[in-house]
Amino acid sequence: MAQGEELSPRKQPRQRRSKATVDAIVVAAARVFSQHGYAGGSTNRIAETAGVAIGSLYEYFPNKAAILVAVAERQVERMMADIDELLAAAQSEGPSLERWIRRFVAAMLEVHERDPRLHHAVFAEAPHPPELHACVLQMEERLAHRVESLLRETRGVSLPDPDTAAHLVVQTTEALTHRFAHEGIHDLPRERFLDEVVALLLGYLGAITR
Amino acid sequence: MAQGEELSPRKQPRQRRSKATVDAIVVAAARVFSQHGYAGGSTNRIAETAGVAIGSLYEYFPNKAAILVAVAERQVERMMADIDELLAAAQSEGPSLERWIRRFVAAMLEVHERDPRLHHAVFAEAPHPPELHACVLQMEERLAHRVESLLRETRGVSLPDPDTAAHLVVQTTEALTHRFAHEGIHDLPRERFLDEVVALLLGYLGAITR
Amino acid sequence: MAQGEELSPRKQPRQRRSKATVDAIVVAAARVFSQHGYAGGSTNRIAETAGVAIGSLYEYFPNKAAILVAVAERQVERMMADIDELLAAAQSEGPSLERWIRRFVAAMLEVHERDPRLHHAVFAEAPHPPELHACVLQMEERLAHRVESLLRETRGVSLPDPDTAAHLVVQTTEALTHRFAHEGIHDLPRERFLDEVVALLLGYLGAITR
Amino acid sequence: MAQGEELSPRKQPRQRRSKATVDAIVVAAARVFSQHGYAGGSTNRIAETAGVAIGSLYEYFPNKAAILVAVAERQVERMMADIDELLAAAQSEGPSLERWIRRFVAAMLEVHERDPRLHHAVFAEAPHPPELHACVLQMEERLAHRVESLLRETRGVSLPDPDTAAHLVVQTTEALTHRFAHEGIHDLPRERFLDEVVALLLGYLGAITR
DNA sequence: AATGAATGAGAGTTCATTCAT
DNA sequence: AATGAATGAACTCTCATTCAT
Repeated sequence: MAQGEELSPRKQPRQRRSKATVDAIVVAAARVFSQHGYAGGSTNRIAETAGVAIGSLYEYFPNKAAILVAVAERQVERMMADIDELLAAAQSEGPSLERWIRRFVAAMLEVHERDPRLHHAVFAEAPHPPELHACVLQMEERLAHRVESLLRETRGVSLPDPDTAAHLVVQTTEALTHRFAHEGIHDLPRERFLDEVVALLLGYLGAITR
Repeated sequence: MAQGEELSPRKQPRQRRSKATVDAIVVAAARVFSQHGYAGGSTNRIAETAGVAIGSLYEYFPNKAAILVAVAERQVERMMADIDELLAAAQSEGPSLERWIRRFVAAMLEVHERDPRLHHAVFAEAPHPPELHACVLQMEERLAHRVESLLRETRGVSLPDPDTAAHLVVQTTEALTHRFAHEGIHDLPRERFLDEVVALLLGYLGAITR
Repeated sequence: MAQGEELSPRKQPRQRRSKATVDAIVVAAARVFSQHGYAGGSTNRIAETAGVAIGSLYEYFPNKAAILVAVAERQVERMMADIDELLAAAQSEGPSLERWIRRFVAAMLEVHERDPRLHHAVFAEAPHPPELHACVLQMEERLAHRVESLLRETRGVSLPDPDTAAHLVVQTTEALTHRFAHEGIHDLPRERFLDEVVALLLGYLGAITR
Repeated sequence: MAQGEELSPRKQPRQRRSKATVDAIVVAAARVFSQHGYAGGSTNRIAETAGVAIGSLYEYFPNKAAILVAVAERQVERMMADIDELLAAAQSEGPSLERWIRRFVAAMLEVHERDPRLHHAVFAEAPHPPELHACVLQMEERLAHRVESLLRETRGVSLPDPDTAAHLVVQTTEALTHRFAHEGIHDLPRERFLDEVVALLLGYLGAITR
């Protein structure tokens, strides 16, 4: 809970070998946090899983929180890449708000289905130092930007406050897909869930269209 | 993190004094978790805050997780009571879906505004033993029930799957109000936020109405 | 090297049992520091030597430095007690500066001979947090006071600045006896050493007497 | 604390570059020990300060203690050179015991004022392996020699045991000037301090003169 | 001759839990 | 019924040292 800790990585790995070490640590940390949670994932276990001495871990990361940040950043990067890819595919299918929204929700769901436990450990369980908080907010911002620009492009949709609408869309989708991926909603089948969320979002956007 | 732990309180406090002690512990735990988080809230600190010896604490609770469960249950009970009260007030104003939904969202927001840090510590940060998980699900169920019965009563609204709709309404409201209470959404004023969530839910319910 | 650490004992031992524990820890720490130095004396080893669990040690001392301070204080207390006792004996022999000075030097030497290694570990090797520094200065002050009051009482000795003279006497005696106790001076016999230091101090006091 | 460690530099640096590297390391170590103490001055930090890879450091020194010894030797060499220089200047002023003693004390004080923290780290805080101990004793011996030969030359001073007297003079001067340089004695001004120490030593030498 | 990535024993410290009183 | 001293496994992190490159 100390405040002024340094969370940025300790040294840039110059050689190829050390680059691999850092990667191994971050990957291992993701696995360990996913399995044991953040509190239960000890740095020794991370090092062991990475096949690396505990000293090496601390060569590159000043403390456990810094590892968390690195994992979160990697996580965010992967999520954004996946989302962007899925959205790009949607783009080519022509402009339909519904199709697009469905794609978006499906992408978010897929991303969450990849490793909901890790997502929980990193974004819900762990303490959020400013670096991590910024990282989370930034992801939301980036997602909201994509949604907003799409809403602007879509004919027939003209919102009084697209920024706010985009944020609500993102947050709602985030929360619902996370929950669904994590433990489902009753016995609702995946497809029905998607339908429902799409309906919810379309209803919202329709309702607030001038 | 052990599995087969006992989480139910150790002995029924029959005497009045014992009851008071248990209460003091649970209240203290809520305060401590709120201030320091679950991981950072040590049982010794809880006992101290409760003005009770650590040994006495373990007379009534077999372990830390059991305290967490008790706190969560109390939290849920209070939330439900608050919600019910607020909804009862709404009932008397006559049947209007919009008015009712607005009441519901406002109630959820108020509940979250009471102590977002505690809510986070208990429902997001802490590990969720089955008892706690059940407790959380049960609350959602109870909320969904209220929403569902209302939807059924409302004329002009006829849903193909009211159960699912109710759950989505509850989860969405939960997620959005929690987030808003915890750190806001940009600079969106509280009233505007409420309007927006109401629009979202109404849009959804209108859209899926046959 | 952290600055604002708390060094005062964590809790006053109320029960007899815990009083004994604290004592055992301090005694053990003295032994361990004497044998291994401050840096080489680990808290685990201290606990083990004290026949106490490491956790118990940290019940009463917030960190290693606090143990050091406790050891130093005990050390100072014992030194002062010994010195005072020896000086009291001298008092009864009648007033002779030489006899008195010899007593003083002998007392200091004896005190240092008790455990020179511990003295070194505590007062030379270990880092000196303000608490410890104050403790050391205070001892010097107390010694200087005794010397000064004696000098004032002695007829035929009239110093322009008794305070400074007393401090120099104390510091010189301290340094020389410590060194002698620690490793001797060539093959100088103990008696000859005492003669020499007494001559030195008497020479000084005679020289600066108006 | 291991016993049979090798402390002599690992290889004689024949080439000029190597010589420069060794020097850089020793200089850096002095800086680091002065700033952080011996325990707090890590070999990695020394290497970094010296602008040298940690591996290179261990090419020239078998372990940290060997670096300490090298620093101490350099320190001693510089101290002796300074003292000799200052004493040589005194020589030309003609033979006066008081003048000479004053010069000596002033020289010791200056030497200690140069870097009291380094002096403390090397000669008080750090563990003293035999090599270092010898180095320290040798310096004292050399200083005592100078003092002794001077005492022999001075007419009017005829001591029964000049060797012992010289050692006491050196040790006393060492201890008092070190202490004064390190933290002063009350508010005693530098000049008054010098007067006092000179009086002390002259008193001693006068008193024991046959 | 030089590098710096890697090592791992061991340091100080915490805290959920037990049990003698 | 209540106490609080005692426990010790487990934690995060350091740093002197090695060795493949």
